Amino acid sequence: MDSWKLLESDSVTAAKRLLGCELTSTIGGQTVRGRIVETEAYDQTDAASHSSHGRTSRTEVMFGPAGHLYVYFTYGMYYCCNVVVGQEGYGSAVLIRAIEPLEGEAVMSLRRRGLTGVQLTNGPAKTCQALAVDKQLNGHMLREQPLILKVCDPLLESEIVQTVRVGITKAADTPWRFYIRGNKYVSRS
DNA sequence: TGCCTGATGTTCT
DNA sequence: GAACATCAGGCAC
Repeated sequence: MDSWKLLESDSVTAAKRLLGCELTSTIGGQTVRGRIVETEAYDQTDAASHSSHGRTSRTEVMFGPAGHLYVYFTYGMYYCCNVVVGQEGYGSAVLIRAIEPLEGEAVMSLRRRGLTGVQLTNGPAKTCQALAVDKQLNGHMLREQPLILKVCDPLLESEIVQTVRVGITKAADTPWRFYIRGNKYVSRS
């Protein structure tokens, strides 16, 4: 039994549980590490989710086993990354909206056109840029190099804030966004 | 400080 | 052909 089992729970539970976990990227030979501080839950019953219209070649990964990475391209210029959660065959995932840099800030800054501070990772596309995640990593298993998810101890319920999601038009009232209270890397509080 | 808009391409209808 | 889980820069206030 290992802590990854938690990813097989529903997306809301997993979204809360992923807060505080660490992501380590060694993409491009540079080590970059960050702590997840903001997430959003999506599943196939949810109109805002890519999986709500069923399995397609794009969303295939979301229906696969938990613990893989679902990367999608958006607005013509950006990637966003999700952790696939839930049971195999059920389309659910958790969007990583923001991380707090722990290691390799200089590398992140280079990848982010020289920006620094909270600008490095306070948004889903920014986080992907900082970690050098792109379409190549779609379907990647997060226990393996070059991108590894380390599951940490759960946060206290009192440290987690739950709100409505950001930047979507469908099912915008569903309160499935979670972030760590008071963390400055949260994209919007 | 805060709204508005342009850049840009993949996916689905 | 339109929608889109975005970002950053510019301009008005």
